[in-house]
Amino acid sequence: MPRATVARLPVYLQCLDGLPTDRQTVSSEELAAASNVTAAQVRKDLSHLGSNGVRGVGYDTQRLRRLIQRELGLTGDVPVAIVGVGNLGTALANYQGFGERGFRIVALFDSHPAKVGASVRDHTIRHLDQLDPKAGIAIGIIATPGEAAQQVADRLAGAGVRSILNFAPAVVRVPPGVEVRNVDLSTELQILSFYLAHPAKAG
Amino acid sequence: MPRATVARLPVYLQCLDGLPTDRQTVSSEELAAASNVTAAQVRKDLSHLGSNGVRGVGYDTQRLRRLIQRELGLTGDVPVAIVGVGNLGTALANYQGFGERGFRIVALFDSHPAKVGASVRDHTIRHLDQLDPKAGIAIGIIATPGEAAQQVADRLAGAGVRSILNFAPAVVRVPPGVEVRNVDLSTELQILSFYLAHPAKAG
DNA sequence: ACATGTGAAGCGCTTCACAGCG
DNA sequence: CGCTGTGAAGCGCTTCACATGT
Repeated sequence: MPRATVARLPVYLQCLDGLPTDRQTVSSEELAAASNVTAAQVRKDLSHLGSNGVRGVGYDTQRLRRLIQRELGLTGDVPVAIVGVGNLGTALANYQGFGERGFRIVALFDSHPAKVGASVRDHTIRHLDQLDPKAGIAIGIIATPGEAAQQVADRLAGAGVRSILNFAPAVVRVPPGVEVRNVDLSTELQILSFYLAHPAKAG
Repeated sequence: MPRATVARLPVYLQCLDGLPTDRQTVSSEELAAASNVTAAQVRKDLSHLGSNGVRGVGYDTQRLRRLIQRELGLTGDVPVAIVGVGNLGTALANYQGFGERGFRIVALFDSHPAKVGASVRDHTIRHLDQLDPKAGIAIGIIATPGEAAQQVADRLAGAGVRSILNFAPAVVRVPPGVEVRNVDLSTELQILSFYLAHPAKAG
C-alpha cells in the first residue's frame, strides 16, 4: 500500500463522517470534491482496500467507513502517552478529539521536578524514568523542547514504543521498525513563508 | 523549485542552528546525517539555491544559513494571526518559538463572546468581524473546531491572507493563489496506527 | 446510462555515478 | 585527493482513458 494512500485514508474517513447520516452511498466524484483530490485518485486509493464499490452506484458509506477503520487498525482504543507537559503537551492532554477518534491517553510524562506529581485531566504526571515497557503504549507523543527530543525518542524506542509523533523542533533518529512523524510549527510557517515570497505564476 | 525541496529547507536551517558556533563549514554528508536524508539529496536541494559549496571543502555555514533564510522569505518578522483561542490556540499564542524564528503574532481572534475582550500574552482577543485586510497579516492559523474551519478560511482569504495553517480536523477549500497546509493530530495518529497494524517487513 | 476498477502513460522526485574543480 | 554539482537512470505516485460490470 503506497504511503501516499495511507496518508489520505484518514481524510476520506473524515469526509465520510461529515456526510449526512441518511446518506447510503457516495461516488468517487463526491468524495474527491470533499477531500480536495481527483476522482481517479479516490478510486485508485480505495481499490487498494479491495473492490468495494458498485458500478453505476458508488460506495456504501457504512461499509467504506468500516473498511478504512480496519485498514488503519482503529479497532478498539489505541493507548497513547504524552511526553512533555508544557504549553503544547497540556493542550494535547486536554484535547477532546482523541477519544472520538479511537485514541486514549494513558500516561503523561515530564522530567521537570515541579511538574511531576501534578495532575492534568485525571492523569498524574510521572517522571520519564517511570515509563514501563509493559504498559503497552502504542504511540508516544513528544511535546518537549527540541533539545530533549532525541533523548525522549531513545527512551520511548527503548520501551518498545514503535510509533512516535514528534512536535519538537528537532530531527530525531530512531532504530529500524520505529515510525516517526514530525509536526513542527516553525517548519510549517517557514514553508508557507516561502510561498508568500514566491507566488505561483498566474495560469 | 520542487515542493519537496522547499519542505526540507527549514530542516536544514534547523540543523545549521544546531551546529557548534565555531563551525565554519559543513559537508553534504554531515548535513545529511543531521537531517535524516541522503547526501545526494542535500546537494541537489542546495544546488537549487545556486552553486554555493566549495569543492573539496563543503558549504560555508553562515552563508548557507543566510541563503536559506532569504529563499524562505524570512527577512524581518512575518505577521501571523491566530483564529480560535481554545486549548490549542492558547498554547500556540504562548509558544516562544515564534519570535526566535522570524514570526510575530499580531492578532488573536475568536467568535465566542465570553472570550472576546480577554487577553493572552499582551494580545486582546477580538471578534473575527474585526479582521482588517489592511492589517497586513501574512499567515493565518486556524485553531478552531472543525465545523468552523471553512468559514474562517473564507474570511481569511477574503481579507487577503494568502497563507493558511489549518490545525482543525477538516478539509478547507480556498481560492487559487492561497496556500494551505494542514496539521491534524488525529490524521497523524491514524497514519501511525496504520504502520502499527502493518509493520514493515524485515529486510 | 452510469460509475467503478485498472493497465498504461505521464510526471516529479530520488538516487546513482562521475565529471569538474579547488 | 575530497567534495560539490549534475546529467541520466530509476522509482513511486498521479492522471488518463476506457474496458468492465450492473
